[in-house]
Amino acid sequence: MRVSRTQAQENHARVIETAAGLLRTHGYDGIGVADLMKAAGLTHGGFYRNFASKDDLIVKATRCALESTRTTLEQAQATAPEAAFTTLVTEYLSQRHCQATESGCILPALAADAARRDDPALRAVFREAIANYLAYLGSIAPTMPTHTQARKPEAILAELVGAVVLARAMGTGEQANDLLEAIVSDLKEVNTELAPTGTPGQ
Amino acid sequence: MRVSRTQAQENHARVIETAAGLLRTHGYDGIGVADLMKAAGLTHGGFYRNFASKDDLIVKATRCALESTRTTLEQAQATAPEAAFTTLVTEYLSQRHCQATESGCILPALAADAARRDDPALRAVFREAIANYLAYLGSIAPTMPTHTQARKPEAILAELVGAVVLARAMGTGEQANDLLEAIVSDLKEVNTELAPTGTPGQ
DNA sequence: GACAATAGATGATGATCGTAATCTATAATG
DNA sequence: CATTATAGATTACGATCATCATCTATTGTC
Repeated sequence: MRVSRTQAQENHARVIETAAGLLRTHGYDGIGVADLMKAAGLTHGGFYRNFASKDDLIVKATRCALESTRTTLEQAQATAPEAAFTTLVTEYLSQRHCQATESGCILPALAADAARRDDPALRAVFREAIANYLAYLGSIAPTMPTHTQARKPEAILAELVGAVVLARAMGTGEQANDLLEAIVSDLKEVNTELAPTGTPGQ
Repeated sequence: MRVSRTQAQENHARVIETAAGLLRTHGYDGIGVADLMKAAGLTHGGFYRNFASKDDLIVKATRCALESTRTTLEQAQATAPEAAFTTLVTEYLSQRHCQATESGCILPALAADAARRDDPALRAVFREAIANYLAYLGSIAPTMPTHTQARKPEAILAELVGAVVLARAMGTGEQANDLLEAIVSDLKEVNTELAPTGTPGQ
C-alpha cells in the first residue's frame, strides 16, 4: 500500500534508527535486512526502494548512532559543565553502558566490525566519530584531574573504548566489574604518588 | 580416504591453527566451516567427526591463538628482559600489528565478536586471555617508566587494546598513524610535567 | 593376508542471506 | 473525479550457511 509523503519519510528515518540499535547489538553481519525491516514495522520488500544496499543502510545507521551519542555528550556538558569528565567516565564505564549495547557508543560495539569491511564511507564515519570524541575530550580537559589532563586525548579515548570491549567480552561477572572499577579510578583519581586522593584537579 | 593416526592428529591441529588465523581476520561469523576446512587442505565433510560444532572449533581456535600470543610474549621477555615493556608497546601499537590481523592479539580482533556470543566457554577463554595479559604486565612492571608503573595494569591493557581497535577502524591513513603514535608516547615517555623526556623510569 | 575400524570425501538438508522484479493500493496532482 | 506516481507488500532468485547421513578407501590389528 501507499503511504503519505511524511509517513514515508518517518518510515525511512525509523528504519535507520532501528538499524542503528540492532546493528550495534548484533554486529553488521549479525542481522539481516528482513529482520531489520520487520523490527521497524515493515516488510523487507520495500527495502531497496529506500536504500541502495545493506552497506548503504550500515553507513547511514552508523552515522545516526554517532549523532545520537554526540547529542548525549553535548547535553551532559550543558547540564553539569564542571563535572563533564567525571560524568563521561562514570557513565561510559558503567555496567549500564556495557549492557546497553543497543544504545551505547559505536566505537566498542562496531569498530572491530567496521575494520573488516572494505568500505571507505564507513571508515570515514568512524574517523569522524573518533575526531568528535577527541574534540570533546579536549573541550572538557579543564574538568579533568591534573594527571589525566596531562595525557593525550587519544590515550584517554583508547582506554575508555578498550575497557568496554574487554568488559563485554568477559561477561557480567565479578572480573568485568573489577576491570571497569580499576579503569575508573585510573582516570578519575589523582595519582596517590603525586597528590592526595579524591579531589579533581584545577 | 583414510589416513594414518598421526596424520589425522596433524590434520586436526592444522584445522585449529588455520581457523585461529582466519577467524581473527574475518570474525567468528565472517567465514564458514567449508572455507575453514578448505584452507586447512581438507573438505568440509570430515568436520563433524573432529568437532562437535562450529562453536566448538571457535573455542579451540581462540585458545590456540591465545597460546601462541603467550609464547610470543614469553620469548620477548626472555630475549630482552630489561626492554620488555618498550618492546610490547612498540610492537603492539605498530602498523604491522594493526595490519597483521591473522596473527595478531585476539583481544582487539575478536573480543567484540565474543561479547555477542552466548557461550560461557568462549567467555572463559577471554577471561583467561585478559588475566594472562594483566599478569604479564605486572611481571614487566619494573621495565616501565615511572608514570606508567604507577598506573593499574587494567588501564594499560585497555589502552593498548582500544588503540588497535580504533586504528584498525580508521584504516591505513595518517589519522590512524597519529593516534598510534600519540598512544605510544603516552605509555613510553615520561610525563614532561614530572620529569625530562626520554629516559625510562627506575 | 583377511577383517574391522575410521579419516575424510561426497552430497544433501533446510535455513537464511542480500538482492530484486513485480504487483497493488493509495496519496499526490491535474 | 480521473490520472499518475510511488510506498510498501508479495514473492522469488541464487548463494551461502551449519549440520549431518552416507560412502569409500586406507590404516591398524589379528
